Amino acid sequence: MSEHILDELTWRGLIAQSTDLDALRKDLDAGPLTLYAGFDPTAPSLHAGNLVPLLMLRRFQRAGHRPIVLAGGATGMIGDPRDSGERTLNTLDVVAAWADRIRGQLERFVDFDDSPTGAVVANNLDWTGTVSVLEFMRDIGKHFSINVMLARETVKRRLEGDGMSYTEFSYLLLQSHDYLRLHESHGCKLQVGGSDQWGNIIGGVELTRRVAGASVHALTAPLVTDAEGRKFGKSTGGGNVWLDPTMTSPYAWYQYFVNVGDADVIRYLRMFTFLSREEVDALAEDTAQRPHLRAAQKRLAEEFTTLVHGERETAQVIAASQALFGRGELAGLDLSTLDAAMAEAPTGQARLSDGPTIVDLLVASGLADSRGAARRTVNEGGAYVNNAKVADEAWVPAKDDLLHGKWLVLRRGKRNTAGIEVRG
RNA sequence: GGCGGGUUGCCCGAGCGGCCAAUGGGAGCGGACUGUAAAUCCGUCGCGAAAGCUACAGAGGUUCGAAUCCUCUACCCGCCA
Repeated sequence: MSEHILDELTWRGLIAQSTDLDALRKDLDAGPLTLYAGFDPTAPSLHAGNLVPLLMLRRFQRAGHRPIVLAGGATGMIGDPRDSGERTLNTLDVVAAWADRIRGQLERFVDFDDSPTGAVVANNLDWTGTVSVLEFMRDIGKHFSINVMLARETVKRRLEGDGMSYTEFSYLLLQSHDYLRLHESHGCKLQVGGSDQWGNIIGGVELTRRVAGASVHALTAPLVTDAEGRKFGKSTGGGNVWLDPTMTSPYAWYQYFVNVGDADVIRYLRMFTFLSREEVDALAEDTAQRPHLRAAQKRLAEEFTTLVHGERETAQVIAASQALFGRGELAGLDLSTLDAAMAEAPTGQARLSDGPTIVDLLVASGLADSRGAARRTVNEGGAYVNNAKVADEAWVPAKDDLLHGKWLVLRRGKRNTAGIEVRG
Protein backbone atom coordinates (compact mmCIF):
# COMPACT_ATOMS: atom_id res chain seq x y z
CA MET A 1 0.00 0.00 0.00
CA SER A 2 1.44 3.34 -1.02
CA GLU A 3 1.31 6.34 1.23
CA HIS A 4 -1.88 8.18 1.96
CA ILE A 5 -2.87 10.76 -0.63
CA LEU A 6 -2.99 13.53 1.97
CA ASP A 7 0.50 12.72 3.16
CA GLU A 8 1.73 12.69 -0.38
CA LEU A 9 0.15 16.06 -1.10
CA THR A 10 1.70 17.47 2.03
CA TRP A 11 5.12 16.23 1.00
CA ARG A 12 4.65 17.71 -2.45
CA GLY A 13 3.87 21.07 -0.94
CA LEU A 14 0.43 21.10 -2.48
CA ILE A 15 -1.67 21.93 0.53
CA ALA A 16 -2.08 25.58 1.33
CA GLN A 17 -5.38 25.68 3.16
CA SER A 18 -7.93 23.10 4.07
CA THR A 19 -10.98 22.37 6.13
CA ASP A 20 -10.55 19.76 8.85
CA LEU A 21 -7.97 17.38 7.42
CA ASP A 22 -8.77 14.58 9.83
CA ALA A 23 -12.39 14.61 8.76
CA LEU A 24 -11.33 14.61 5.13
CA ARG A 25 -8.96 11.74 5.75
CA LYS A 26 -11.76 9.74 7.30
CA ASP A 27 -13.98 10.32 4.29
CA LEU A 28 -11.19 9.44 1.90
CA ASP A 29 -10.54 6.22 3.72
CA ALA A 30 -14.18 5.23 3.58
CA GLY A 31 -13.97 4.50 -0.12
CA PRO A 32 -13.94 6.35 -3.42
CA LEU A 33 -14.67 9.97 -2.73
CA THR A 34 -15.92 12.32 -5.43
CA LEU A 35 -14.10 15.63 -5.77
CA TYR A 36 -14.02 18.46 -8.25
CA ALA A 37 -12.07 21.41 -9.52
CA GLY A 38 -13.40 24.09 -11.86
CA PHE A 39 -11.70 25.89 -14.71
CA ASP A 40 -13.11 29.07 -16.14
CA PRO A 41 -12.75 29.81 -19.84
CA THR A 42 -10.97 33.11 -19.60
CA ALA A 43 -8.77 32.26 -22.59
CA PRO A 44 -8.87 29.79 -25.49
CA SER A 45 -6.56 27.42 -23.64
CA LEU A 46 -5.51 26.33 -20.20
CA HIS A 47 -2.09 27.51 -19.12
CA ALA A 48 0.65 25.92 -17.07
CA GLY A 49 -0.69 27.34 -13.83
CA ASN A 50 -4.00 25.55 -14.30
CA LEU A 51 -2.19 22.26 -14.06
CA VAL A 52 -1.77 22.47 -10.31
CA PRO A 53 -5.41 21.73 -9.48
CA LEU A 54 -5.82 19.59 -12.57
CA LEU A 55 -2.98 17.31 -11.57
CA MET A 56 -4.37 17.29 -8.09
CA LEU A 57 -7.50 15.68 -9.48
CA ARG A 58 -5.38 13.13 -11.21
CA ARG A 59 -3.46 12.36 -8.05
CA PHE A 60 -6.70 11.76 -6.23
CA GLN A 61 -7.94 9.55 -9.03
CA ARG A 62 -4.79 7.47 -8.84
CA ALA A 63 -5.38 7.17 -5.14
CA GLY A 64 -8.77 5.63 -5.79
CA HIS A 65 -11.14 8.56 -5.94
CA ARG A 66 -13.44 10.01 -8.54
CA PRO A 67 -12.64 13.38 -10.13
CA ILE A 68 -15.09 15.74 -11.74
CA VAL A 69 -13.52 18.22 -14.11
CA LEU A 70 -15.71 21.25 -14.43
CA ALA A 71 -15.57 23.70 -17.30
CA GLY A 72 -16.93 27.02 -16.13
CA GLY A 73 -19.24 27.87 -19.00
CA ALA A 74 -21.42 29.87 -16.59
CA THR A 75 -18.86 31.27 -14.18
CA GLY A 76 -16.72 32.25 -17.15
CA MET A 77 -19.50 34.58 -18.26
CA ILE A 78 -19.44 36.43 -14.94
CA GLY A 79 -15.76 36.59 -14.03
CA ASP A 80 -14.07 35.90 -10.73
CA PRO A 81 -13.09 39.25 -9.18
CA ARG A 82 -9.39 39.90 -9.33
CA ASP A 83 -7.22 42.66 -7.99
CA SER A 84 -6.40 44.15 -11.33
CA GLY A 85 -9.89 45.51 -11.67
CA GLU A 86 -13.22 44.90 -13.29
CA ARG A 87 -13.14 42.50 -16.21
CA THR A 88 -14.67 43.29 -19.54
CA LEU A 89 -17.24 40.65 -20.32
CA ASN A 90 -16.70 38.30 -23.22
CA THR A 91 -19.59 37.49 -25.48
CA LEU A 92 -21.63 34.38 -25.01
CA ASP A 93 -20.28 32.56 -28.03
CA VAL A 94 -16.68 33.38 -27.21
CA VAL A 95 -17.10 31.95 -23.73
CA ALA A 96 -18.88 28.91 -25.12
CA ALA A 97 -16.15 28.28 -27.67
CA TRP A 98 -13.41 28.62 -25.08
CA ALA A 99 -15.28 26.42 -22.63
CA ASP A 100 -15.44 23.78 -25.33
CA ARG A 101 -11.74 23.88 -26.03
CA ILE A 102 -10.87 23.84 -22.37
CA ARG A 103 -13.11 20.89 -21.73
CA GLY A 104 -11.22 19.01 -24.41
CA GLN A 105 -7.95 19.75 -22.69
CA LEU A 106 -9.27 18.83 -19.26
CA GLU A 107 -10.37 15.44 -20.47
CA ARG A 108 -6.82 14.44 -21.26
CA PHE A 109 -5.67 14.57 -17.67
CA VAL A 110 -8.07 12.17 -16.05
CA ASP A 111 -9.19 8.67 -16.98
CA PHE A 112 -12.68 7.79 -18.02
CA ASP A 113 -14.17 4.38 -17.42
CA ASP A 114 -17.21 2.79 -15.83
CA SER A 115 -15.54 2.12 -12.52
CA PRO A 116 -16.39 4.06 -9.38
CA THR A 117 -13.28 6.15 -9.96
CA GLY A 118 -14.08 6.99 -13.58
CA ALA A 119 -13.89 10.71 -14.21
CA VAL A 120 -16.86 12.93 -14.93
CA VAL A 121 -16.91 16.04 -17.09
CA ALA A 122 -19.31 18.83 -16.28
CA ASN A 123 -20.12 22.33 -17.40
CA ASN A 124 -21.80 24.56 -14.87
CA LEU A 125 -23.77 26.27 -17.61
CA ASP A 126 -25.90 23.11 -17.65
CA TRP A 127 -27.45 23.91 -14.31
CA THR A 128 -26.77 27.60 -13.93
CA GLY A 129 -28.15 28.52 -17.32
CA THR A 130 -31.58 27.12 -16.53
CA VAL A 131 -32.16 28.36 -13.02
CA SER A 132 -34.49 31.33 -12.67
CA VAL A 133 -33.39 34.55 -11.05
CA LEU A 134 -36.05 34.42 -8.36
CA GLU A 135 -35.31 30.85 -7.56
CA PHE A 136 -31.61 31.64 -7.34
CA MET A 137 -32.04 34.67 -5.17
CA ARG A 138 -34.43 32.98 -2.78
CA ASP A 139 -32.84 29.56 -2.56
CA ILE A 140 -29.19 30.45 -2.87
CA GLY A 141 -28.78 34.15 -2.22
CA LYS A 142 -30.57 34.01 1.11
CA HIS A 143 -27.76 31.90 2.53
CA PHE A 144 -25.10 34.49 1.89
CA SER A 145 -24.30 37.29 4.26
CA ILE A 146 -23.20 40.50 2.66
CA ASN A 147 -21.13 41.21 5.74
CA VAL A 148 -19.08 38.11 5.14
CA MET A 149 -18.79 38.75 1.45
CA LEU A 150 -17.55 42.28 2.02
CA ALA A 151 -14.89 41.02 4.36
CA ARG A 152 -13.19 38.97 1.66
CA GLU A 153 -9.72 40.15 0.77
CA THR A 154 -10.28 40.64 -2.94
CA VAL A 155 -13.51 42.49 -2.34
CA LYS A 156 -11.92 44.76 0.23
CA ARG A 157 -9.06 45.61 -2.05
CA ARG A 158 -11.39 46.29 -4.93
CA LEU A 159 -13.62 48.52 -2.86
CA GLU A 160 -10.61 50.54 -1.86
CA GLY A 161 -9.54 50.75 -5.47
CA ASP A 162 -11.60 50.62 -8.59
CA GLY A 163 -14.73 49.29 -7.04
CA MET A 164 -16.59 46.29 -8.34
CA SER A 165 -19.77 45.50 -10.21
CA TYR A 166 -22.57 43.43 -8.76
CA THR A 167 -21.84 40.92 -11.47
CA GLU A 168 -18.43 40.09 -10.16
CA PHE A 169 -19.55 40.42 -6.59
CA SER A 170 -22.03 37.62 -7.16
CA TYR A 171 -19.43 35.27 -8.60
CA LEU A 172 -19.07 33.65 -5.21
CA LEU A 173 -22.69 32.56 -5.26
CA LEU A 174 -22.31 30.84 -8.59
CA GLN A 175 -19.30 28.84 -7.61
CA SER A 176 -20.83 27.98 -4.26
CA HIS A 177 -23.94 26.86 -6.09
CA ASP A 178 -21.80 24.58 -8.27
CA TYR A 179 -20.46 22.79 -5.28
CA LEU A 180 -23.93 22.29 -3.87
CA ARG A 181 -25.25 20.96 -7.15
CA LEU A 182 -22.34 18.61 -7.62
CA HIS A 183 -22.85 17.38 -4.11
CA GLU A 184 -26.51 16.70 -4.82
CA SER A 185 -25.98 15.11 -8.21
CA HIS A 186 -22.73 13.23 -7.68
CA GLY A 187 -22.21 13.15 -3.94
CA CYS A 188 -19.19 15.40 -4.40
CA LYS A 189 -17.51 15.96 -1.05
CA LEU A 190 -14.31 17.81 -1.87
CA GLN A 191 -13.41 20.79 -3.96
CA VAL A 192 -9.80 21.58 -4.77
CA GLY A 193 -8.32 24.68 -6.37
CA GLY A 194 -5.61 27.30 -6.10
CA SER A 195 -5.37 29.21 -2.88
CA ASP A 196 -6.96 32.20 -4.57
CA GLN A 197 -10.09 30.05 -4.72
CA TRP A 198 -10.26 29.49 -0.99
CA GLY A 199 -13.05 31.96 -0.38
CA ASN A 200 -15.12 30.64 -3.24
CA ILE A 201 -14.65 27.06 -2.15
CA ILE A 202 -15.53 27.78 1.44
CA GLY A 203 -18.63 29.54 0.18
CA GLY A 204 -19.68 26.25 -1.37
CA VAL A 205 -18.85 24.31 1.76
CA GLU A 206 -21.08 26.58 3.82
CA LEU A 207 -23.87 26.58 1.30
CA THR A 208 -23.86 22.81 1.11
CA ARG A 209 -23.99 22.57 4.87
CA ARG A 210 -26.91 24.96 5.10
CA VAL A 211 -28.93 23.59 2.25
CA ALA A 212 -28.06 19.91 2.26
CA GLY A 213 -26.96 19.60 5.84
CA ALA A 214 -23.82 17.89 4.61
CA SER A 215 -20.29 18.44 5.72
CA VAL A 216 -18.03 18.72 2.66
CA HIS A 217 -14.38 19.58 2.36
CA ALA A 218 -12.10 22.18 0.84
CA LEU A 219 -8.46 21.92 -0.13
CA THR A 220 -6.32 24.50 -1.88
CA ALA A 221 -2.87 24.39 -3.38
CA PRO A 222 -0.48 27.29 -2.93
CA LEU A 223 -0.18 29.83 -5.66
CA VAL A 224 2.94 28.66 -7.42
CA THR A 225 5.59 31.31 -7.83
CA ASP A 226 9.28 31.11 -8.57
CA ALA A 227 12.00 32.19 -6.19
CA GLU A 228 11.48 35.75 -7.39
CA GLY A 229 7.83 35.63 -6.51
CA ARG A 230 6.75 35.65 -10.11
CA LYS A 231 3.66 33.75 -10.99
CA PHE A 232 4.40 30.31 -12.30
CA GLY A 233 3.89 29.72 -15.99
CA LYS A 234 4.53 33.20 -17.19
CA SER A 235 7.02 32.93 -20.00
CA THR A 236 10.05 35.17 -20.08
CA GLY A 237 8.27 37.18 -22.71
CA GLY A 238 5.65 37.91 -20.10
CA GLY A 239 2.82 35.90 -21.62
CA ASN A 240 1.39 32.68 -20.35
CA VAL A 241 2.75 29.29 -21.20
CA TRP A 242 -0.22 27.61 -22.83
CA LEU A 243 -1.18 23.99 -23.17
CA ASP A 244 -2.44 24.47 -26.69
CA PRO A 245 0.45 23.49 -29.00
CA THR A 246 -0.51 26.16 -31.50
CA MET A 247 -0.22 28.82 -28.83
CA THR A 248 2.93 27.51 -27.13
CA SER A 249 4.81 24.96 -29.19
CA PRO A 250 5.92 21.76 -27.46
CA TYR A 251 9.49 22.86 -28.14
CA ALA A 252 8.90 26.20 -26.41
CA TRP A 253 7.13 24.43 -23.57
CA TYR A 254 10.09 22.10 -23.06
CA GLN A 255 12.55 24.96 -23.27
CA TYR A 256 10.62 26.93 -20.70
CA PHE A 257 10.93 24.18 -18.13
CA VAL A 258 14.47 23.22 -18.98
CA ASN A 259 15.34 26.80 -18.04
CA VAL A 260 13.78 26.76 -14.61
CA GLY A 261 16.15 28.05 -11.93
CA ASP A 262 17.91 25.77 -9.46
CA ALA A 263 16.05 27.40 -6.62
CA ASP A 264 12.72 26.29 -8.05
CA VAL A 265 13.29 23.06 -9.89
CA ILE A 266 13.00 20.60 -7.02
CA ARG A 267 9.82 22.21 -5.77
CA TYR A 268 8.39 22.02 -9.26
CA LEU A 269 9.35 18.38 -9.59
CA ARG A 270 7.34 17.62 -6.50
CA MET A 271 4.38 19.68 -7.59
CA PHE A 272 4.17 18.89 -11.26
CA THR A 273 5.41 15.37 -11.70
CA PHE A 274 4.51 11.96 -10.37
CA LEU A 275 8.09 11.10 -9.51
CA SER A 276 8.63 9.30 -6.22
CA ARG A 277 10.36 10.78 -3.22
CA GLU A 278 13.45 8.73 -3.98
CA GLU A 279 13.67 10.02 -7.53
CA VAL A 280 13.16 13.61 -6.47
CA ASP A 281 15.71 13.30 -3.70
CA ALA A 282 18.25 11.89 -6.14
CA LEU A 283 17.68 14.79 -8.49
CA ALA A 284 17.99 17.25 -5.63
CA GLU A 285 21.33 15.69 -4.82
CA ASP A 286 22.34 15.98 -8.46
CA THR A 287 21.43 19.65 -8.54
CA ALA A 288 23.47 20.30 -5.45
CA GLN A 289 26.52 18.37 -6.61
CA ARG A 290 26.51 18.82 -10.36
CA PRO A 291 24.33 21.81 -11.08
CA HIS A 292 25.79 22.41 -14.51
CA LEU A 293 24.38 19.12 -15.77
CA ARG A 294 20.87 20.41 -15.11
CA ALA A 295 19.61 16.91 -14.58
CA ALA A 296 16.61 18.03 -12.55
CA GLN A 297 15.60 20.65 -15.10
CA LYS A 298 15.84 18.15 -17.92
CA ARG A 299 13.79 15.64 -16.04
CA LEU A 300 11.17 18.22 -15.13
CA ALA A 301 10.91 19.37 -18.73
CA GLU A 302 10.73 15.83 -20.00
CA GLU A 303 8.07 14.70 -17.54
CA PHE A 304 6.02 17.78 -17.95
CA THR A 305 6.18 17.81 -21.72
CA THR A 306 5.21 14.15 -21.82
CA LEU A 307 2.27 14.83 -19.57
CA VAL A 308 0.97 17.58 -21.79
CA HIS A 309 2.10 16.67 -25.28
CA GLY A 310 2.75 12.94 -25.15
CA GLU A 311 5.81 10.77 -25.39
CA ARG A 312 6.29 10.94 -29.10
CA GLU A 313 6.32 14.70 -29.27
CA THR A 314 8.55 14.88 -26.22
CA ALA A 315 11.16 12.59 -27.74
CA GLN A 316 11.28 14.82 -30.80
CA VAL A 317 11.56 17.96 -28.77
CA ILE A 318 14.37 16.53 -26.67
CA ALA A 319 16.24 15.44 -29.76
CA ALA A 320 15.83 18.88 -31.23
CA SER A 321 17.05 20.53 -28.06
CA GLN A 322 20.08 18.27 -27.93
CA ALA A 323 20.92 19.01 -31.52
CA LEU A 324 20.61 22.76 -31.05
CA PHE A 325 22.20 23.08 -27.63
CA GLY A 326 24.47 20.07 -27.68
CA ARG A 327 28.20 20.07 -27.47
CA GLY A 328 28.68 18.75 -30.94
CA GLU A 329 29.21 20.83 -34.04
CA LEU A 330 26.05 21.65 -35.89
CA ALA A 331 27.85 20.71 -39.05
CA GLY A 332 28.27 17.24 -37.63
CA LEU A 333 24.55 16.57 -37.53
CA ASP A 334 23.20 14.33 -40.21
CA LEU A 335 20.44 15.62 -42.39
CA SER A 336 17.58 13.69 -40.83
CA THR A 337 18.53 14.80 -37.32
CA LEU A 338 18.78 18.37 -38.47
CA ASP A 339 15.50 18.19 -40.34
CA ALA A 340 13.81 16.76 -37.29
CA ALA A 341 15.24 19.44 -35.03
CA MET A 342 14.16 22.17 -37.40
CA ALA A 343 10.68 20.73 -37.49
CA GLU A 344 10.36 21.44 -33.76
CA ALA A 345 12.12 24.76 -33.51
CA PRO A 346 10.70 27.98 -34.88
CA THR A 347 11.77 28.45 -38.47
CA GLY A 348 11.61 30.89 -41.33
CA GLN A 349 12.58 30.90 -44.96
CA ALA A 350 14.91 32.83 -47.20
CA ARG A 351 16.40 32.75 -50.69
CA LEU A 352 20.09 32.96 -51.24
CA SER A 353 19.48 34.87 -54.42
CA ASP A 354 17.89 37.68 -52.46
CA GLY A 355 21.16 38.20 -50.62
CA PRO A 356 19.55 38.32 -47.17
CA THR A 357 21.67 39.93 -44.47
CA ILE A 358 21.91 38.68 -40.92
CA VAL A 359 19.35 41.33 -40.04
CA ASP A 360 16.91 39.98 -42.61
CA LEU A 361 17.48 36.45 -41.38
CA LEU A 362 16.87 37.29 -37.75
CA VAL A 363 13.58 38.87 -38.67
CA ALA A 364 12.59 36.06 -41.02
CA SER A 365 13.26 33.48 -38.33
CA GLY A 366 11.13 35.30 -35.82
CA LEU A 367 14.07 35.77 -33.47
CA ALA A 368 13.76 39.52 -33.82
CA ASP A 369 10.53 41.49 -33.90
CA SER A 370 11.81 44.19 -36.17
CA ARG A 371 14.85 45.08 -38.20
CA GLY A 372 15.81 47.61 -35.58
CA ALA A 373 15.73 44.94 -32.89
CA ALA A 374 17.71 42.61 -35.14
CA ARG A 375 20.35 45.23 -35.75
CA ARG A 376 20.57 45.88 -32.05
CA THR A 377 21.12 42.19 -31.44
CA VAL A 378 23.94 42.06 -33.97
CA ASN A 379 25.59 45.17 -32.55
CA GLU A 380 25.27 43.83 -29.04
CA GLY A 381 27.12 40.72 -30.08
CA GLY A 382 24.16 38.44 -29.58
CA ALA A 383 23.71 37.08 -33.08
CA TYR A 384 25.00 33.69 -34.18
CA VAL A 385 24.78 31.68 -37.34
CA ASN A 386 25.62 28.00 -37.00
CA ASN A 387 27.07 28.78 -33.57
CA ALA A 388 29.49 31.38 -34.94
CA LYS A 389 29.06 34.96 -33.85
CA VAL A 390 28.10 37.42 -36.55
CA ALA A 391 28.94 40.98 -35.63
CA ASP A 392 28.45 42.65 -38.99
CA GLU A 393 24.99 43.86 -39.90
CA ALA A 394 25.77 43.42 -43.56
CA TRP A 395 26.85 39.80 -43.26
CA VAL A 396 25.29 37.66 -45.96
CA PRO A 397 25.36 33.86 -45.96
CA ALA A 398 27.35 32.10 -48.65
CA LYS A 399 26.49 28.77 -50.16
CA ASP A 400 29.11 27.13 -47.97
CA ASP A 401 27.35 28.31 -44.84
CA LEU A 402 24.31 26.18 -45.53
CA LEU A 403 24.10 22.98 -43.53
CA HIS A 404 23.27 20.15 -45.89
CA GLY A 405 22.70 22.74 -48.54
CA LYS A 406 19.53 24.12 -47.00
CA TRP A 407 19.68 25.07 -43.33
CA LEU A 408 21.04 27.97 -41.36
CA VAL A 409 20.77 27.72 -37.60
CA LEU A 410 20.34 31.14 -36.05
CA ARG A 411 20.68 32.03 -32.44
CA ARG A 412 19.92 35.19 -30.53
CA GLY A 413 21.60 35.39 -27.20
CA LYS A 414 22.27 32.19 -25.35
CA ARG A 415 19.02 30.39 -25.51
CA ASN A 416 16.94 31.43 -28.46
CA THR A 417 17.43 29.37 -31.56
CA ALA A 418 15.60 29.20 -34.81
CA GLY A 419 16.15 27.76 -38.24
CA ILE A 420 16.14 29.28 -41.66
CA GLU A 421 15.35 27.10 -44.61
CA VAL A 422 17.24 28.48 -47.55
CA ARG A 423 16.21 27.88 -51.11
CA GLY A 424 17.79 28.91 -54.37
C1' G B 1 -31.76 59.48 -15.05
C1' G B 2 -28.44 63.69 -12.94
C1' C B 3 -23.57 65.42 -11.64
C1' G B 4 -18.42 64.57 -11.38
C1' G B 5 -13.74 61.73 -12.37
C1' G B 6 -11.07 58.58 -15.58
C1' U B 7 -9.05 55.74 -20.32
C1' U B 8 -1.12 57.22 -21.89
C1' G B 9 3.80 52.55 -24.70
C1' C B 10 4.13 45.03 -22.20
C1' C B 11 2.52 46.69 -16.85
C1' C B 12 2.38 50.67 -13.21
C1' G B 13 2.56 55.73 -13.77
C1' A B 14 4.09 61.23 -14.97
C1' G B 15 2.82 64.79 -18.58
C1' C B 16 -2.10 68.78 -19.06
C1' G B 17 -1.05 73.59 -26.31
C1' G B 18 5.05 73.75 -28.92
C1' C B 19 11.51 71.88 -25.91
C1' C B 20 6.92 64.83 -26.13
C1' A B 21 8.24 59.02 -29.37
C1' A B 22 6.45 61.14 -24.51
C1' U B 23 9.97 61.69 -17.08
C1' G B 24 10.31 57.56 -13.69
C1' G B 25 9.84 52.48 -12.01
C1' G B 26 9.10 47.34 -13.15
C1' A B 27 9.19 43.58 -16.76
C1' G B 28 11.64 42.32 -21.26
C1' C B 29 16.02 42.02 -24.41
C1' G B 30 21.70 41.76 -25.37
C1' G B 31 26.71 41.52 -23.08
C1' A B 32 30.31 40.14 -19.08
C1' C B 33 30.51 35.99 -15.23
C1' U B 34 28.42 30.89 -15.40
C1' G B 35 25.65 25.90 -16.18
C1' U B 36 20.34 27.11 -21.81
C1' A B 37 20.64 28.61 -13.51
C1' A B 38 20.54 32.67 -9.69
C1' A B 39 22.80 37.15 -8.03
C1' U B 40 25.66 41.30 -9.75
C1' C B 41 27.50 44.91 -13.13
C1' C B 42 27.14 47.23 -18.18
C1' G B 43 24.17 48.32 -22.31
C1' U B 44 19.36 48.49 -24.57
C1' C B 45 14.13 49.10 -25.01
C1' G B 46 7.74 52.28 -31.19
C1' C B 47 8.75 51.42 -36.89
C1' G B 48 12.41 53.06 -40.48
C1' A B 49 19.38 53.11 -43.18
C1' A B 50 17.58 57.97 -43.30
C1' A B 51 14.11 61.57 -44.53
C1' G B 52 10.27 60.56 -41.98
C1' C B 53 6.07 57.58 -40.34
C1' U B 54 2.73 55.64 -36.77
C1' A B 55 1.37 56.27 -31.53
C1' C B 56 -1.18 58.76 -25.78
C1' A B 57 -9.46 54.57 -25.84
C1' G B 58 -12.35 55.57 -31.00
C1' A B 59 -14.24 59.29 -34.50
C1' G B 60 -14.49 64.28 -35.73
C1' G B 61 -13.08 69.52 -34.73
C1' U B 62 -10.31 74.19 -32.97
C1' U B 63 -5.14 75.81 -33.78
C1' C B 64 0.62 77.67 -37.51
C1' G B 65 1.04 73.50 -33.93
C1' A B 66 -2.66 68.79 -29.59
C1' A B 67 -1.31 63.17 -25.48
C1' U B 68 -2.57 68.06 -23.70
C1' C B 69 -8.51 72.39 -25.75
C1' C B 70 -13.79 71.30 -27.83
C1' U B 71 -17.77 67.68 -29.59
C1' C B 72 -19.70 62.93 -30.07
C1' U B 73 -19.08 57.43 -29.17
C1' A B 74 -17.39 53.20 -26.22
C1' C B 75 -15.69 51.36 -21.68
C1' C B 76 -14.43 52.06 -16.32
C1' C B 77 -15.12 54.62 -11.55
C1' G B 78 -17.49 57.82 -7.72
C1' C B 79 -21.59 60.64 -5.62
C1' C B 80 -26.90 61.54 -5.98
C1' A B 81 -31.85 59.68 -7.67
